[in-house]
Amino acid sequence: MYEAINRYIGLCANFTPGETSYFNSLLQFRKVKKKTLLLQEGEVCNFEAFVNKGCIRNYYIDENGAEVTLQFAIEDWWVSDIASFHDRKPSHMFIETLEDCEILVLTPETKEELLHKVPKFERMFRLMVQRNLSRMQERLFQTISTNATNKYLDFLERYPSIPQRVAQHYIASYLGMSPEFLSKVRTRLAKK
Amino acid sequence: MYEAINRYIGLCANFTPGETSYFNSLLQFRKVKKKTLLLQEGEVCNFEAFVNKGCIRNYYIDENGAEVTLQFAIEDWWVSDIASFHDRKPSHMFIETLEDCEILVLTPETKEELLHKVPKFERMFRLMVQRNLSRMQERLFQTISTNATNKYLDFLERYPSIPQRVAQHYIASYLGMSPEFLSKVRTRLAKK
DNA sequence: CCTGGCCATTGAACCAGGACAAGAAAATGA
DNA sequence: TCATTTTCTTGTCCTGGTTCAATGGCCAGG
Repeated sequence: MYEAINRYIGLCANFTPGETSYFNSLLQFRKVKKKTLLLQEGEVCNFEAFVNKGCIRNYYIDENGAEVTLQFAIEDWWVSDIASFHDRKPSHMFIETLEDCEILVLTPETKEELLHKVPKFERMFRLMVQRNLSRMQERLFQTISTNATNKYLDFLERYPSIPQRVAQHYIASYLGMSPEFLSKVRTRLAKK
Repeated sequence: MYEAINRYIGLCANFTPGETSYFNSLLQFRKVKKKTLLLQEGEVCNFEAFVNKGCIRNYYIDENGAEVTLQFAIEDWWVSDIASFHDRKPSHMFIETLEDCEILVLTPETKEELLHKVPKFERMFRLMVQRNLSRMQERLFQTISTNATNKYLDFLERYPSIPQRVAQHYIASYLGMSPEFLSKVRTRLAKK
């Protein structure tokens, strides 16, 4: 149950067995069915979840009702709305399971306790957020500078397992194009 | 020289006067002239800079030579390529002063020393990166979901001082549109 | 006080991708 | 199993934004 997450934290810093098992003791294990909303716009996000199994996405909905997917979180990813989680303020995001999932959850309280007792975890979370940020920077750059076909090709390369797991229109909403157009891109690519 | 940055760190955590002045002693003060490249693609970023005075931008250049501005850093902002800085790997970014600047600089060594001696700073850097990340998430959402006019209006609201300080085509490259089109957007808005 | 080099503006032609609609295919579930 | 819903495809038309080119304003440096 904790192998994956312990492997993950091991890559960020060296923790003693005691620290690791203390960390594990703070995590809540949850099974969640497909198509469950873990967070809705307006709610305060009260979790940071590590995905043990399954696939989760977070997305925004714009004023026309169109969804923009921010992230697909699969095995070994964290998912949360950190801004809402950290500042205890209402979120603008939705977080939804796309498959039956198993997750390990920290709450604001358990995270605070963890950081207080084992400050070394500050570093882990900093590294985690840093990686996220620089990924986000690349993504913004790509969103602005690249056309639909290349965005899709790049997505395939970067996340080869996702297209087999999630519906195509979610990918379109991640790439910032209409589902119809993604379909056209795909047929064009297939013809070559 | 240190008022601004000490105010900044004070908002993140409580530091003793000793910790604060130790922190200050690690910072390098630098004056940099307008239009200086602090970082070029291919170089390893060896600084995290706090802007005491002036305006700095970081940007990417895409395969067609078009610039995409990621951020304008003015007073009280940090600027760096964290991915390159942290992993000591070549950057894809450019960082350039747009005005004569005064900055306070941490190097990988001084930052490491700081974190080692005063681990409380881990938290400060985590919060800094977190804020950056959630800002980036909003921005990606807006980039995908909003039209040019609203992007510009939103920019004016969020960064009212920037348009008076930097050339318009930099703003266009931040907003992900051509300078010509930003100009057209502006005249349209002015007519109302 | 010129002058050369940005910079912003404007217009015309063009195009990548969106919106809409209608079917086909696939997944879901009773 | 069949029926219903969801997803994907395909075609047509449309538009927001790009590209290219020309013009004029504005400094900054000699």
